[in-house]
Amino acid sequence: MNFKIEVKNFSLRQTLLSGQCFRFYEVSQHCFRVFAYNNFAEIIQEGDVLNFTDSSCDSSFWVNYFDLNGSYASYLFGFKGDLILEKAASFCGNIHILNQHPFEVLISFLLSSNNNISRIKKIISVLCENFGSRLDFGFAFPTVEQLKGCSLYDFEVLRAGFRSKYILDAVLKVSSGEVDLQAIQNFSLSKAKEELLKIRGVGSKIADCVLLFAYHRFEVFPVDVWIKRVVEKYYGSGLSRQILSCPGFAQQILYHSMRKGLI
DNA sequence: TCCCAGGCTCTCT
DNA sequence: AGAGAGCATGGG
Repeated sequence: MNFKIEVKNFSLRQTLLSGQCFRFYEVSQHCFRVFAYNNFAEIIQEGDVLNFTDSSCDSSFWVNYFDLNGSYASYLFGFKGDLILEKAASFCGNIHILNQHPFEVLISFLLSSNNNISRIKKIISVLCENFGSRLDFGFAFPTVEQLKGCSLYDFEVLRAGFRSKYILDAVLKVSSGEVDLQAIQNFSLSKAKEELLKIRGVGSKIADCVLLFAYHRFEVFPVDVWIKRVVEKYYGSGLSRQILSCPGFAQQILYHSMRKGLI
């Protein structure tokens, strides 16, 4: 399926490279092959137009996935007055917060623990190739049913180290219903976080990432080593009111800017 | 080679 | 409750 979508305040490149998703391949500066759970598309951004080719689904999926109807202009407006945030926004303010599948985000960020992004991507691609369904242009992210019944031995192919046992526990608790990923959608923030923390290997930071990148909870502010550096360097006396106006989005542009050495 | 990575769990105060 | 070691593995 081929189609175009008009966008504003959106950069495909910055969004994909900002560390919230791991299953994309850079064909060129403005062309990416993107997998999102069980969907695929090759996407080229030309100015304010996204050109989709070979999409496995219609445009509404991608409008939601890339949050193309989000209120990013107003989020950015709320950042005015915080010079660090303004600098980050001038560099990568066209990042959007994705709406990813909760199970994919949960497993992906379990694998992110004390790990680097290129290696996270590698492990996830092996996970999909070994346990996911074959698609026309690659592999889907494995469903919880497809991973149910796997043993630690089965996961050795991932080379995920100590994280394999966390994946196993997540699969067990999600498949049994002990952790209800569907229900979390309607939970209060604290209850949702409490639910995710039931899984071994999920701490405060990973729970926040799942809440932000799968459930669109912009109130959370995931703190990893990079954000820790940002806070130590610029916000020792506390987060600014501008950050607190939209913590999740602020965190993402601060994270990306810090990693790129721009702030 | 050596340090580090989108952290967390466990243990010891 | 707060600090610190240990964790599997490989990227740079």
